[in-house]
Amino acid sequence: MNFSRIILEWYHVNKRLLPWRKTHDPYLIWLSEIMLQQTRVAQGIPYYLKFVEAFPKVQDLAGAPEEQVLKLWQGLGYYSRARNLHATAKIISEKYNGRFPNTYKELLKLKGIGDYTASAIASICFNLPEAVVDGNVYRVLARYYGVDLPINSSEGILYFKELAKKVMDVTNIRDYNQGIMEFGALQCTPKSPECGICPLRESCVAFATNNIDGLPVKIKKNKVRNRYFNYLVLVDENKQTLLQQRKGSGIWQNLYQFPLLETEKYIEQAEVAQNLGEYITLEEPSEIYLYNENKIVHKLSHQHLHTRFWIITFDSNLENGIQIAELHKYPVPVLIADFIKTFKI
DNA sequence: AAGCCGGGGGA
DNA sequence: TCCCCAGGCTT
Repeated sequence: MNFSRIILEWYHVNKRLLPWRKTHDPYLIWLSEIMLQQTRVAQGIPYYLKFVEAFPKVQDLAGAPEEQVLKLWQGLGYYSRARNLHATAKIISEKYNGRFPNTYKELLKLKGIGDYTASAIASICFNLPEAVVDGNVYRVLARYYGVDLPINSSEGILYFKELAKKVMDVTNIRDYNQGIMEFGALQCTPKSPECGICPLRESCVAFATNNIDGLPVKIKKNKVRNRYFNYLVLVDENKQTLLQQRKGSGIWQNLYQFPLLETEKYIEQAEVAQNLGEYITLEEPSEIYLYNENKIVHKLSHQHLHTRFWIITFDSNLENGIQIAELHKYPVPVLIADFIKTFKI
């Protein structure tokens, strides 16, 4: 039996019953695929269920304010996915009459849909012979065929896409594509794959050459940048505070946070007091103190955020303030959400 | 071609 | 700790 046939048979026995596997509706498949980009299935499931409930149809998503979409997305990361999701929902709703395009080429034009997602929607929803190449597929193909080209090099990306096309089974492309990914997720895992019970073991190059741990090859870079965040948590006499929306480029676009004083290194209370003028035109605060005794280092994949929350109280009324009790309604990064959870005046 | 963009979980 | 996750966009 050849590679793709074995994948298909394995899938029919081992497939998980996931919420998006009950349908071929392009809207629901698209929603799940965007959420699962660089995200584990287990992490995505509750978000998928929340979105389907809040937005049963693409028009519901299109009609929602971005702030609601970001709030529901809160905690899932890579927030450009949520912004692009919303933008694409509007395009589908307004320019495509609520229907998703049914070709790889047309799908690829939509915001947030790249090669993988266009192939996934085309194959799963429309049964088109398009090969998906995600992290699982890279791993399975690299091991089984003994390919040592770096999966994140230009040459490697092209090579694996061609290989994936060559070996795919077009007689049942939607199951084959999901099958090879499921196989990578459950059987041919990054660490300690279950080669002992693997149906592909006999002809797997990596297994034969004892190179399971050496494949796939990946060029690593990932330099971490250290940043120092001082959040100014203003508190007025009416239990109001100030939030600002992050604009421009960089992390957490369009999410909310407290007024931020970013510095080159840790600063102390005196320096916080000096810089308050940029944020407040009121009189002197009555009190400034560091809220978190323990160090908070919020770790993103590419940045370490050394964070201090400074509580700054006033005996007056803040203009444009919001009730501290209402903070939970705004879309915020996990770093801010964790603070809000513990914050009691 | 390389860098940027989150957060969480497994070993 | 390090690595990876149903990747895509920007420069």
